[in-house]
Amino acid sequence: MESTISQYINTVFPQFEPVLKQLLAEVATLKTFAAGEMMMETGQYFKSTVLIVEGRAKLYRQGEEGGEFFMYYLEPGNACALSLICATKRETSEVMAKALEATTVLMIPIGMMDDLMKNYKTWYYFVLETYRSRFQELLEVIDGVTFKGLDERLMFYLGNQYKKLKTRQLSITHQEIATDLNSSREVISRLLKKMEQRGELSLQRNYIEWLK
Amino acid sequence: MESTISQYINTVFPQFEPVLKQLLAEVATLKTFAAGEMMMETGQYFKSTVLIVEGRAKLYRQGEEGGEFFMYYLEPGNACALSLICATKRETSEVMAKALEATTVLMIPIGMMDDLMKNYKTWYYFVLETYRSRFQELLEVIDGVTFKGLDERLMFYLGNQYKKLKTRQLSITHQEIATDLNSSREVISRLLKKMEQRGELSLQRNYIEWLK
DNA sequence: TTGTTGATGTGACCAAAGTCACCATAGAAA
DNA sequence: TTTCTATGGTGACTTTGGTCACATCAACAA
Repeated sequence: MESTISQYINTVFPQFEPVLKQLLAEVATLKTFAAGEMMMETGQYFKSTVLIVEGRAKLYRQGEEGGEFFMYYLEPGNACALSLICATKRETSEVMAKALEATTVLMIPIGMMDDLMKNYKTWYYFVLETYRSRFQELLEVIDGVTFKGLDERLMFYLGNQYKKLKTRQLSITHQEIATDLNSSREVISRLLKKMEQRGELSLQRNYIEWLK
Repeated sequence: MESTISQYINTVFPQFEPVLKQLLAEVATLKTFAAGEMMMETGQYFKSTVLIVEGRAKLYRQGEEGGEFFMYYLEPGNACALSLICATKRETSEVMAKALEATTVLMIPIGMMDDLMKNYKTWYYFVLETYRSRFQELLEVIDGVTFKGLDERLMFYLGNQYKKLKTRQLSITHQEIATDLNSSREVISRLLKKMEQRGELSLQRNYIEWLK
Protein backbone atom coordinates (compact mmCIF):
# COMPACT_ATOMS: atom_id res chain seq x y z
CA MET A 1 0.00 0.00 0.00
CA GLU A 2 1.34 3.39 -0.95
CA SER A 3 1.59 5.95 1.82
CA THR A 4 -0.22 9.28 1.70
CA ILE A 5 3.13 11.03 1.60
CA SER A 6 4.25 9.06 -1.44
CA GLN A 7 1.03 9.87 -3.20
CA TYR A 8 1.44 13.55 -2.54
CA ILE A 9 5.03 13.49 -3.73
CA ASN A 10 4.12 11.67 -6.91
CA THR A 11 1.32 13.98 -7.87
CA VAL A 12 2.74 17.32 -6.72
CA PHE A 13 6.42 16.76 -7.49
CA PRO A 14 6.43 14.39 -10.48
CA GLN A 15 9.72 15.91 -11.65
CA PHE A 16 11.69 14.50 -8.69
CA GLU A 17 13.87 11.50 -9.50
CA PRO A 18 12.60 8.17 -8.12
CA VAL A 19 15.34 7.80 -5.50
CA LEU A 20 14.64 11.28 -4.22
CA LYS A 21 10.91 10.60 -4.02
CA GLN A 22 11.62 7.51 -2.01
CA LEU A 23 13.99 9.30 0.32
CA LEU A 24 11.55 12.14 0.92
CA ALA A 25 8.75 9.69 1.59
CA GLU A 26 10.87 8.22 4.34
CA VAL A 27 12.02 11.39 6.06
CA ALA A 28 9.18 13.85 5.50
CA THR A 29 6.22 14.34 7.80
CA LEU A 30 2.85 15.84 7.00
CA LYS A 31 1.26 18.76 8.76
CA THR A 32 -2.13 20.28 8.16
CA PHE A 33 -3.27 23.81 8.90
CA ALA A 34 -6.87 24.96 9.16
CA ALA A 35 -8.19 27.81 7.02
CA GLY A 36 -7.04 31.11 8.48
CA GLU A 37 -4.38 29.52 10.65
CA MET A 38 -0.94 31.10 10.89
CA MET A 39 1.63 28.81 9.33
CA MET A 40 4.73 30.83 9.98
CA GLU A 41 5.26 34.01 11.93
CA THR A 42 7.84 36.72 11.48
CA GLY A 43 10.83 36.03 13.70
CA GLN A 44 10.10 32.35 14.14
CA TYR A 45 12.91 29.83 13.71
CA PHE A 46 12.82 27.34 10.87
CA LYS A 47 12.79 23.78 12.07
CA SER A 48 12.23 22.29 8.66
CA THR A 49 11.82 23.03 5.02
CA VAL A 50 8.21 23.35 4.01
CA LEU A 51 6.66 22.16 0.74
CA ILE A 52 3.00 22.85 0.04
CA VAL A 53 1.14 19.82 -1.23
CA GLU A 54 -2.46 20.88 -0.82
CA GLY A 55 -4.37 24.10 -0.22
CA ARG A 56 -3.13 27.63 -0.52
CA ALA A 57 -1.23 30.07 1.66
CA LYS A 58 -0.72 33.81 1.60
CA LEU A 59 2.66 35.26 2.29
CA TYR A 60 2.98 38.63 4.03
CA ARG A 61 5.73 41.00 4.96
CA GLN A 62 5.12 42.73 8.27
CA GLY A 63 6.02 46.33 9.03
CA GLU A 64 7.39 47.48 12.36
CA GLU A 65 4.21 49.26 13.36
CA GLY A 66 1.94 46.31 12.76
CA GLY A 67 1.13 46.87 9.10
CA GLU A 68 1.10 43.89 6.83
CA PHE A 69 1.63 43.68 3.13
CA PHE A 70 0.66 40.79 0.91
CA MET A 71 3.42 39.54 -1.36
CA TYR A 72 2.39 36.31 -3.04
CA TYR A 73 0.58 33.01 -2.82
CA LEU A 74 2.11 29.63 -2.15
CA GLU A 75 0.37 26.77 -3.90
CA PRO A 76 0.85 23.01 -4.19
CA GLY A 77 4.26 22.36 -5.66
CA ASN A 78 5.69 25.56 -4.20
CA ALA A 79 8.15 25.75 -1.37
CA CYS A 80 8.72 28.55 1.03
CA ALA A 81 11.86 29.91 -0.60
CA LEU A 82 13.13 31.21 2.67
CA SER A 83 12.80 27.90 4.42
CA LEU A 84 15.03 26.31 1.77
CA ILE A 85 17.95 28.45 2.70
CA CYS A 86 17.38 30.11 6.03
CA ALA A 87 16.79 26.67 7.39
CA THR A 88 20.36 25.69 6.69
CA LYS A 89 21.63 28.67 8.65
CA ARG A 90 19.24 28.54 11.62
CA GLU A 91 17.91 31.92 10.79
CA THR A 92 14.48 33.29 11.56
CA SER A 93 11.65 33.97 9.20
CA GLU A 94 11.42 37.34 7.52
CA VAL A 95 7.84 36.82 6.56
CA MET A 96 4.48 35.65 7.81
CA ALA A 97 2.40 32.96 6.14
CA LYS A 98 -1.29 32.39 6.62
CA ALA A 99 -3.34 29.42 5.39
CA LEU A 100 -6.09 30.65 3.11
CA GLU A 101 -7.91 27.33 3.12
CA ALA A 102 -7.13 23.98 4.72
CA THR A 103 -3.52 23.47 3.73
CA THR A 104 -1.23 20.47 3.94
CA VAL A 105 2.52 20.71 3.89
CA LEU A 106 5.41 18.32 3.75
CA MET A 107 8.07 19.02 6.36
CA ILE A 108 11.63 17.97 5.66
CA PRO A 109 14.22 18.12 8.43
CA ILE A 110 16.72 20.88 7.81
CA GLY A 111 19.61 18.50 8.34
CA MET A 112 18.76 16.90 4.98
CA MET A 113 19.32 20.03 2.92
CA ASP A 114 23.00 19.56 2.26
CA ASP A 115 22.59 15.97 1.23
CA LEU A 116 19.62 16.75 -1.00
CA MET A 117 21.36 19.61 -2.72
CA LYS A 118 24.50 17.68 -3.45
CA ASN A 119 23.11 14.32 -4.40
CA TYR A 120 19.84 14.97 -6.15
CA LYS A 121 19.92 16.97 -9.30
CA THR A 122 16.16 17.34 -9.50
CA TRP A 123 16.14 18.74 -5.98
CA TYR A 124 18.82 21.26 -6.78
CA TYR A 125 16.92 22.35 -9.86
CA PHE A 126 13.81 22.67 -7.77
CA VAL A 127 15.52 24.91 -5.23
CA LEU A 128 17.01 27.14 -7.90
CA GLU A 129 13.73 27.40 -9.74
CA THR A 130 11.96 28.24 -6.49
CA TYR A 131 14.40 31.00 -5.75
CA ARG A 132 14.29 32.33 -9.26
CA SER A 133 10.51 32.52 -9.38
CA ARG A 134 10.14 34.05 -5.91
CA PHE A 135 12.81 36.57 -6.71
CA GLN A 136 10.92 37.49 -9.82
CA GLU A 137 7.68 37.83 -7.90
CA LEU A 138 9.37 40.16 -5.46
CA LEU A 139 10.60 42.27 -8.34
CA GLU A 140 7.04 42.51 -9.63
CA VAL A 141 5.86 43.50 -6.18
CA ILE A 142 8.45 46.26 -6.17
CA ASP A 143 7.32 47.40 -9.60
CA GLY A 144 3.79 47.64 -8.29
CA VAL A 145 4.54 49.83 -5.32
CA THR A 146 7.12 52.04 -6.99
CA PHE A 147 5.85 52.55 -10.49
CA LYS A 148 2.12 52.08 -10.19
CA GLY A 149 -0.74 53.83 -8.50
CA LEU A 150 -3.11 52.18 -6.09
CA ASP A 151 -5.77 51.90 -8.79
CA GLU A 152 -3.54 49.84 -11.03
CA ARG A 153 -2.36 47.70 -8.15
CA LEU A 154 -5.97 47.04 -7.17
CA MET A 155 -6.79 45.91 -10.71
CA PHE A 156 -3.78 43.64 -10.67
CA TYR A 157 -4.73 42.25 -7.28
CA LEU A 158 -8.27 41.41 -8.32
CA GLY A 159 -7.16 40.01 -11.64
CA ASN A 160 -4.83 37.73 -9.75
CA GLN A 161 -7.59 36.59 -7.43
CA TYR A 162 -9.66 35.71 -10.43
CA LYS A 163 -6.84 33.80 -12.10
CA LYS A 164 -5.87 31.91 -8.95
CA LEU A 165 -9.31 31.09 -7.65
CA LYS A 166 -10.88 30.67 -11.09
CA THR A 167 -14.16 32.24 -10.11
CA ARG A 168 -15.63 35.59 -11.03
CA GLN A 169 -17.34 35.86 -7.66
CA LEU A 170 -14.47 37.08 -5.52
CA SER A 171 -15.64 36.69 -1.96
CA ILE A 172 -13.44 39.21 -0.27
CA THR A 173 -14.26 42.30 1.76
CA HIS A 174 -12.99 45.77 1.03
CA GLN A 175 -11.24 45.69 4.37
CA GLU A 176 -9.28 42.59 3.47
CA ILE A 177 -8.15 44.11 0.21
CA ALA A 178 -7.12 47.26 2.02
CA THR A 179 -5.05 45.25 4.48
CA ASP A 180 -3.35 43.26 1.74
CA LEU A 181 -2.43 46.39 -0.17
CA ASN A 182 -1.52 48.27 3.00
CA SER A 183 -4.14 50.91 2.29
CA SER A 184 -7.44 51.88 3.94
CA ARG A 185 -10.94 50.61 3.40
CA GLU A 186 -12.43 53.94 2.33
CA VAL A 187 -9.84 54.39 -0.38
CA ILE A 188 -10.40 50.88 -1.70
CA SER A 189 -14.18 51.34 -1.64
CA ARG A 190 -13.88 54.52 -3.65
CA LEU A 191 -11.58 52.96 -6.22
CA LEU A 192 -13.86 49.93 -6.54
CA LYS A 193 -16.82 52.23 -7.11
CA LYS A 194 -14.96 53.92 -9.95
CA MET A 195 -14.11 50.56 -11.46
CA GLU A 196 -17.75 49.58 -11.24
CA GLN A 197 -18.73 52.76 -13.07
CA ARG A 198 -16.30 51.83 -15.79
CA GLY A 199 -18.02 48.45 -16.05
CA GLU A 200 -14.99 46.43 -14.99
CA LEU A 201 -16.78 44.77 -12.11
CA SER A 202 -20.00 44.70 -10.17
CA LEU A 203 -20.09 45.31 -6.43
CA GLN A 204 -22.22 43.01 -4.33
CA ARG A 205 -22.47 42.56 -0.62
CA ASN A 206 -19.66 40.22 0.55
CA TYR A 207 -18.33 39.60 -2.90
CA ILE A 208 -17.19 41.32 -6.03
CA GLU A 209 -18.06 40.11 -9.49
CA TRP A 210 -15.11 40.37 -11.85
CA LEU A 211 -16.29 41.16 -15.36
CA LYS A 212 -13.13 41.45 -17.43
CA MET B 1 53.98 33.63 -11.55
CA GLU B 2 50.42 33.89 -10.29
CA SER B 3 47.87 35.25 -12.70
CA THR B 4 45.81 38.35 -12.00
CA ILE B 5 42.71 36.20 -11.94
CA SER B 6 44.16 33.91 -9.30
CA GLN B 7 45.09 36.88 -7.18
CA TYR B 8 41.59 38.26 -7.39
CA ILE B 9 40.04 34.94 -6.52
CA ASN B 10 42.32 34.48 -3.54
CA THR B 11 41.67 37.88 -2.06
CA VAL B 12 37.99 38.29 -2.86
CA PHE B 13 36.81 34.69 -2.50
CA PRO B 14 39.12 33.19 0.15
CA GLN B 15 36.35 30.84 1.22
CA PHE B 16 36.43 28.87 -2.03
CA GLU B 17 38.12 25.49 -1.80
CA PRO B 18 41.54 25.27 -3.50
CA VAL B 19 40.38 23.03 -6.37
CA LEU B 20 37.53 25.41 -7.11
CA LYS B 21 39.85 28.41 -7.10
CA GLN B 22 42.09 26.64 -9.54
CA LEU B 23 39.24 25.69 -11.81
CA LEU B 24 37.82 29.20 -11.82
CA ALA B 25 41.25 30.64 -12.57
CA GLU B 26 41.33 28.46 -15.66
CA VAL B 27 37.88 29.14 -17.03
CA ALA B 28 37.07 32.69 -15.92
CA THR B 29 37.85 35.82 -17.88
CA LEU B 30 38.16 39.36 -16.60
CA LYS B 31 36.19 42.31 -17.83
CA THR B 32 36.50 45.92 -16.75
CA PHE B 33 33.86 48.61 -16.93
CA ALA B 34 34.51 52.33 -16.74
CA ALA B 35 32.79 54.50 -14.15
CA GLY B 36 29.22 55.18 -15.24
CA GLU B 37 29.23 52.41 -17.81
CA MET B 38 26.21 50.14 -18.15
CA MET B 39 27.14 46.62 -17.10
CA MET B 40 23.86 44.89 -17.75
CA GLU B 41 20.68 46.12 -19.34
CA THR B 42 17.11 45.03 -18.74
CA GLY B 43 16.14 42.39 -21.26
CA GLN B 44 19.70 41.42 -22.13
CA TYR B 45 20.63 37.74 -22.26
CA PHE B 46 23.09 36.31 -19.78
CA LYS B 47 26.16 34.88 -21.42
CA SER B 48 28.01 34.26 -18.20
CA THR B 49 27.79 34.47 -14.47
CA VAL B 50 29.27 37.66 -13.12
CA LEU B 51 31.29 38.05 -9.92
CA ILE B 52 32.45 41.48 -8.83
CA VAL B 53 36.11 41.56 -7.82
CA GLU B 54 36.80 45.27 -7.78
CA GLY B 55 34.83 48.50 -7.80
CA ARG B 56 31.15 48.97 -7.14
CA ALA B 57 27.95 48.70 -9.12
CA LYS B 58 24.42 49.92 -8.62
CA LEU B 59 21.51 47.70 -9.41
CA TYR B 60 18.26 49.16 -10.72
CA ARG B 61 14.81 47.97 -11.57
CA GLN B 62 13.32 49.72 -14.57
CA GLY B 63 9.68 50.67 -14.95
CA GLU B 64 7.80 50.39 -18.19
CA GLU B 65 7.64 54.14 -18.71
CA GLY B 66 11.34 54.73 -18.31
CA GLY B 67 11.51 55.23 -14.55
CA GLU B 68 14.31 53.60 -12.67
CA PHE B 69 14.51 52.55 -9.08
CA PHE B 70 17.69 51.80 -7.18
CA MET B 71 17.67 48.49 -5.31
CA TYR B 72 21.13 47.71 -3.99
CA TYR B 73 24.86 47.84 -4.47
CA LEU B 74 27.07 45.05 -5.70
CA GLU B 75 30.54 45.05 -4.19
CA PRO B 76 33.64 42.89 -4.44
CA GLY B 77 32.73 39.39 -3.35
CA ASN B 78 29.13 39.78 -4.50
CA ALA B 79 27.60 38.08 -7.47
CA CYS B 80 24.69 39.17 -9.54
CA ALA B 81 22.16 36.79 -8.00
CA LEU B 82 20.16 36.72 -11.17
CA SER B 83 23.10 35.74 -13.31
CA LEU B 84 23.66 32.69 -11.09
CA ILE B 85 20.33 31.22 -11.98
CA CYS B 86 18.89 32.91 -15.01
CA ALA B 87 22.10 32.05 -16.75
CA THR B 88 21.33 28.37 -16.48
CA LYS B 89 17.98 28.87 -18.12
CA ARG B 90 18.98 31.28 -20.88
CA GLU B 91 16.68 33.90 -19.52
CA THR B 92 17.02 37.63 -19.84
CA SER B 93 17.92 40.13 -17.17
CA GLU B 94 15.19 41.63 -15.05
CA VAL B 95 17.40 44.43 -13.85
CA MET B 96 19.90 47.01 -14.97
CA ALA B 97 23.37 47.40 -13.49
CA LYS B 98 25.57 50.44 -13.74
CA ALA B 99 29.22 50.74 -12.72
CA LEU B 100 29.60 53.43 -10.08
CA GLU B 101 33.36 53.53 -10.37
CA ALA B 102 35.83 51.53 -12.47
CA THR B 103 34.67 47.99 -11.85
CA THR B 104 36.23 44.65 -12.65
CA VAL B 105 34.27 41.44 -12.87
CA LEU B 106 35.03 37.79 -13.28
CA MET B 107 32.99 36.12 -15.99
CA ILE B 108 32.30 32.43 -15.74
CA PRO B 109 30.75 30.59 -18.68
CA ILE B 110 27.19 29.56 -17.90
CA GLY B 111 27.90 26.01 -19.00
CA MET B 112 29.95 25.58 -15.83
CA MET B 113 27.10 26.22 -13.41
CA ASP B 114 25.85 22.68 -13.12
CA ASP B 115 29.28 21.28 -12.54
CA LEU B 116 30.16 23.95 -9.99
CA MET B 117 26.95 23.48 -8.05
CA LYS B 118 27.22 19.74 -7.86
CA ASN B 119 30.92 19.31 -7.26
CA TYR B 120 32.02 22.24 -5.15
CA LYS B 121 30.46 22.67 -1.80
CA THR B 122 31.91 26.12 -1.23
CA TRP B 123 30.40 27.26 -4.51
CA TYR B 124 27.01 25.93 -3.61
CA TYR B 125 27.16 27.69 -0.27
CA PHE B 126 28.19 30.85 -2.03
CA VAL B 127 25.22 30.69 -4.39
CA LEU B 128 22.77 30.04 -1.58
CA GLU B 129 24.20 32.82 0.54
CA THR B 130 24.05 35.18 -2.41
CA TYR B 131 20.42 34.40 -2.98
CA ARG B 132 19.57 34.63 0.67
CA SER B 133 21.18 38.03 1.13
CA ARG B 134 19.73 39.49 -2.08
CA PHE B 135 16.32 38.19 -1.16
CA GLN B 136 16.62 39.87 2.18
CA GLU B 137 17.68 43.13 0.58
CA LEU B 138 14.65 43.00 -1.67
CA LEU B 139 12.44 42.52 1.36
CA GLU B 140 13.97 45.61 2.93
CA VAL B 141 13.38 47.53 -0.26
CA ILE B 142 9.75 46.50 -0.11
CA ASP B 143 9.52 47.61 3.51
CA GLY B 144 10.86 50.98 2.51
CA VAL B 145 8.35 51.67 -0.21
CA THR B 146 5.33 50.21 1.53
CA PHE B 147 5.74 51.13 5.16
CA LYS B 148 7.86 54.26 5.05
CA GLY B 149 7.53 57.80 3.79
CA LEU B 150 9.97 59.43 1.44
CA ASP B 151 11.64 61.28 4.31
CA GLU B 152 12.55 58.07 6.09
CA ARG B 153 13.67 56.44 2.88
CA LEU B 154 15.89 59.42 2.16
CA MET B 155 17.49 59.16 5.60
CA PHE B 156 18.08 55.48 5.03
CA TYR B 157 19.52 56.11 1.60
CA LEU B 158 22.00 58.70 2.84
CA GLY B 159 22.92 56.62 5.86
CA ASN B 160 23.69 53.78 3.51
CA GLN B 161 25.85 55.97 1.32
CA TYR B 162 27.79 56.99 4.37
CA LYS B 163 28.26 53.41 5.53
CA LYS B 164 29.28 52.12 2.11
CA LEU B 165 31.54 54.94 1.04
CA LYS B 166 32.85 55.66 4.52
CA THR B 167 32.95 59.37 4.05
CA ARG B 168 30.74 62.09 5.49
CA GLN B 169 31.11 64.17 2.34
CA LEU B 170 28.55 62.51 0.13
CA SER B 171 29.24 63.80 -3.35
CA ILE B 172 25.88 63.24 -4.91
CA THR B 173 23.45 65.63 -6.51
CA HIS B 174 19.83 66.05 -5.50
CA GLN B 175 18.85 64.92 -8.95
CA GLU B 176 20.71 61.64 -8.59
CA ILE B 177 19.04 60.93 -5.29
CA ALA B 178 15.66 61.73 -6.80
CA THR B 179 16.28 59.30 -9.64
CA ASP B 180 17.39 56.54 -7.32
CA LEU B 181 14.33 56.94 -5.12
CA ASN B 182 12.04 57.40 -8.11
CA SER B 183 11.02 60.84 -6.91
CA SER B 184 11.68 64.37 -8.17
CA ARG B 185 14.48 66.79 -7.47
CA GLU B 186 12.34 69.51 -5.91
CA VAL B 187 10.87 67.13 -3.39
CA ILE B 188 14.29 65.81 -2.44
CA SER B 189 15.67 69.34 -2.13
CA ARG B 190 12.84 70.28 0.20
CA LEU B 191 13.27 67.22 2.38
CA LEU B 192 17.03 67.77 2.54
CA LYS B 193 16.45 71.34 3.63
CA LYS B 194 14.24 70.14 6.47
CA MET B 195 16.87 67.63 7.51
CA GLU B 196 19.45 70.41 7.51
CA GLN B 197 17.21 72.51 9.76
CA ARG B 198 17.05 69.58 12.13
CA GLY B 199 20.85 69.49 12.15
CA GLU B 200 21.13 66.04 10.59
CA LEU B 201 23.26 67.21 7.72
CA SER B 202 24.74 70.26 6.08
CA LEU B 203 24.04 71.12 2.46
CA GLN B 204 26.95 72.21 0.34
CA ARG B 205 27.29 72.70 -3.34
CA ASN B 206 27.93 69.35 -5.06
CA TYR B 207 28.03 67.40 -1.83
CA ILE B 208 26.14 66.77 1.37
CA GLU B 209 27.82 66.53 4.73
CA TRP B 210 26.33 63.74 6.82
CA LEU B 211 26.39 64.67 10.50
CA LYS B 212 24.75 61.76 12.26
C1' DT C 1 34.62 90.03 -18.97
C1' DT C 2 30.67 87.60 -20.57
C1' DG C 3 27.98 83.85 -21.51
C1' DT C 4 26.82 79.15 -20.51
C1' DT C 5 25.90 75.26 -17.86
C1' DG C 6 24.70 72.54 -14.01
C1' DA C 7 23.12 72.55 -9.29
C1' DT C 8 20.06 74.29 -6.13
C1' DG C 9 16.09 77.11 -3.84
C1' DT C 10 11.33 78.32 -3.69
C1' DG C 11 6.42 79.55 -4.16
C1' DA C 12 2.08 78.15 -6.19
C1' DC C 13 -0.65 74.71 -7.42
C1' DC C 14 -2.39 69.90 -8.12
C1' DA C 15 -3.45 64.99 -7.48
C1' DA C 16 -3.38 60.77 -4.86
C1' DA C 17 -4.17 58.76 -0.88
C1' DG C 18 -5.10 58.66 4.15
C1' DT C 19 -8.20 60.09 7.99
C1' DC C 20 -12.38 61.25 10.35
C1' DA C 21 -17.08 61.28 11.08
C1' DC C 22 -21.15 59.49 10.20
C1' DC C 23 -24.80 57.00 7.74
C1' DA C 24 -27.19 52.87 5.61
C1' DT C 25 -28.17 48.27 5.25
C1' DA C 26 -28.12 43.14 5.37
C1' DG C 27 -28.02 39.32 8.01
C1' DA C 28 -27.39 36.95 12.12
C1' DA C 29 -28.55 36.69 16.81
C1' DA C 30 -31.50 37.36 20.66
C1' DT D 1 -39.85 41.40 16.35
C1' DT D 2 -35.66 44.13 17.92
C1' DT D 3 -30.82 44.49 18.38
C1' DC D 4 -26.21 43.97 17.12
C1' DT D 5 -22.46 43.58 14.10
C1' DA D 6 -20.05 43.45 9.86
C1' DT D 7 -19.94 45.61 5.66
C1' DG D 8 -20.04 49.21 2.61
C1' DG D 9 -20.91 54.40 1.04
C1' DT D 10 -19.81 59.23 1.28
C1' DG D 11 -18.44 64.06 2.21
C1' DA D 12 -14.92 67.01 4.20
C1' DC D 13 -10.50 67.69 5.24
C1' DT D 14 -5.28 66.88 5.62
C1' DT D 15 -0.87 65.28 4.25
C1' DT D 16 2.40 63.81 1.07
C1' DG D 17 4.49 64.10 -2.89
C1' DG D 18 4.69 65.62 -7.86
C1' DT D 19 4.72 69.50 -11.28
C1' DC D 20 5.59 74.03 -13.11
C1' DA D 21 7.76 78.24 -13.40
C1' DC D 22 11.38 80.93 -12.19
C1' DA D 23 15.25 82.69 -9.58
C1' DT D 24 19.99 82.25 -7.90
C1' DC D 25 24.62 81.13 -7.95
C1' DA D 26 29.17 78.99 -8.64
C1' DA D 27 32.34 77.27 -11.95
C1' DC D 28 34.33 77.59 -16.05
C1' DA D 29 35.18 78.31 -20.89
C1' DA D 30 35.48 81.58 -24.60
